[in-house]
Order: sequence, then structure tokens, then C-alpha cells
Amino acid sequence: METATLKNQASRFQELLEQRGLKCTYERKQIFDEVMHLREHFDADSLYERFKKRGLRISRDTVYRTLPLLLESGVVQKSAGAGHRDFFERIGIKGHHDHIICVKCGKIIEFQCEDIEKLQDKVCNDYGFKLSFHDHRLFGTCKECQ
Amino acid sequence: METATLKNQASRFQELLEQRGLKCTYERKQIFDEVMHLREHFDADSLYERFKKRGLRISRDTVYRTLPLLLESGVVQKSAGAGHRDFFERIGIKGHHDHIICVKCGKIIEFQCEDIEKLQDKVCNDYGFKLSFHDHRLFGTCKECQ
DNA sequence: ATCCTATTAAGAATTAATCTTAATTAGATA
DNA sequence: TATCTAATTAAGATTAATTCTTAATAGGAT
Repeated sequence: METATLKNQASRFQELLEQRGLKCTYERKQIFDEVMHLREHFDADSLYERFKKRGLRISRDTVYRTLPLLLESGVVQKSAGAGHRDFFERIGIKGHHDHIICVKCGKIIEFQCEDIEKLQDKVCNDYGFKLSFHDHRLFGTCKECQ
Repeated sequence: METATLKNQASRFQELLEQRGLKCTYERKQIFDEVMHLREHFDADSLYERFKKRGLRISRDTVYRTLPLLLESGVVQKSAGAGHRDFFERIGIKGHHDHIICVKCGKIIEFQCEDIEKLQDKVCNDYGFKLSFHDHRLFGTCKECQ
């Protein structure tokens, strides 16, 4: 798998904007930059709060509207967290991974499975879909909670 | 894979209640029965509305609280739908499946991949997790929208 | 520099899920 | 069978999460 460098992620984001005829606005650039500095998973609202704290006038709605663009350009992936919020995380050096969640204690474990990724591609191919991103979460009981 | 008959699903639900020391209430039985008659995917609120229409006094909250129990006992699985609602569907004769969703037109396709299922089990095993259920959604662009 | 359209901020509105309170009920026990 | 007790419930209020509305702003084409 190719490593996700800042440079190629930035250009993939740019490309998506171009392809869709979307403008490269100050706000979209700020959101991209901020996300690239995040090491942990996050949700739209906490990202909005970071801008607010720094005195940047970027609205909650703009954050919510920009995150799907980052998803589709492969800059972030779906993540997992407590409650019903949508969680995201930057696809960094360690690359893509998915999550196992303990339904009792809420513990979250990251896993990587290249074979599953390949099968996903195959499935999409079979149906004529061009895979953009995915959300794969396994819910169960961890060793300690069993 | 074993076929999910009404009978063994009912007993699996019963077993879960027993295991957890939960009571087999009138409301839980009604919700189970209603779900077993649904052929399409549904969300908590539409299920609640069905009871309301029939004059059954089952609260929205009870429906929301019961659905995770049906998930964990293998009676329903996570599904996919528009918006941010949690969607569910009964695991019927055709058995478990997952979803591919077109990010442009919203089209949803069901797929079954036994190999992915096996790999999921393996991954959980590796981490000492007992897999209960999962949510696997592939987002992309369908043939027509590409 | 001007114009046109997409995009935005701000906060209101909506949607989805959970919580609160008092009443009810399942299932254990006498 | 009657009584008891903790779990569960209904109803609607509340909270949480996301999207919508309106008027203002700004990217980038001309």
C-alpha cells in the first residue's frame, strides 16, 4: 500500500475539488490543514470548536460540509467513538485501519486486514462500483468483559 | 451457514434475555413479533409508529432500547439508509448481508461475501474478542453515476 | 476591475436519540 | 394465590447531532 504523505493527500483533495467544480476556499484549506495536524480521532463538532478557540470564523456547518469531501479524497477515514456522532481520523503514516468495539466497556481496537480490503475491492468491482471509502466496525465482547 | 428460522431466532432472543437477567416483557415480545414480520429495512422510529397506528402503547424509548437486544441476539442486523438514522433489517431466510451505497444517487446494493465474514471472525479471534454483530458499508459510485 | 455564482457565517430549526418521573409489571417468594 | 421488589415502562421533556435559512461574502472567469 502506498504511504499517505501530506503532499499527495493535499493534491488528492485539490483534485477532488477540481473534478467537482468546487472552489478552493480559505475555509476548506483551513479545515484541511487542521485535520492534517490531528493525531487522534475527532468529530465535526470538536473540530469546529478548535477553530472557534483560535478565533477563526469557520462555521460548524462548513466543517460538517467539508468532512465528506475529505472522506472522499482519502484524507480521512471513518473512525469509531462513543455515542451517535460521526467520528473521523486522518489516514496517516500507519495507513488505513478498521475498528473492533467492545459493546460492554466501549474499548476500541484498531485492526488492519489487507485481505478484507482486497475482497472489498473485488466486491465493488463485481457490482461495477468505484469504491471511495468504507465503514467497517466489528462489535463484540473483549477478553476482559467476557 | 445455518438458516435463521423464526423458531431459533425466538429462542436466541429468549436466551439473551435470560443470560442478562432481563425480563421477558409484553413489550419486548411485541417488538420481536413485529420485527419478524418486516421484510424491508426499518428504523426505530418507523417501528414505533407501527405500534402507535395499531393502538398499541409501546413507547419510542422502549423500541430504541430493545433494538440493540435484537441486534445482539442475531435477530436483526445493521442496515443502511438515507440520513443519520440507524437502520436495521431482519436476518431472514437469505441470511446476513452487507451494503454498498452510491454516494451520488443513494442506491443501495446488498452483497454477501463469506470470505469477508470468515476474516472478520479470524480478526476478532486474534484480539480475543467474541464477535456479536458488525456494520460493514462500502461507499462509492455506481456504474450509472460514474 | 466587474460580475456571477458558489460558498459562507450565524443561529434557527429539525431530526434522532436519550433521560426523567411516576406508574406498572414480571417473576420471585411466602 | 397473594404479596413483594426491583426492573421496566409510558409519556413527554430534554439533549445531542446535523441540516437548513437568509443575507452577506468571495473565488475565479471575463
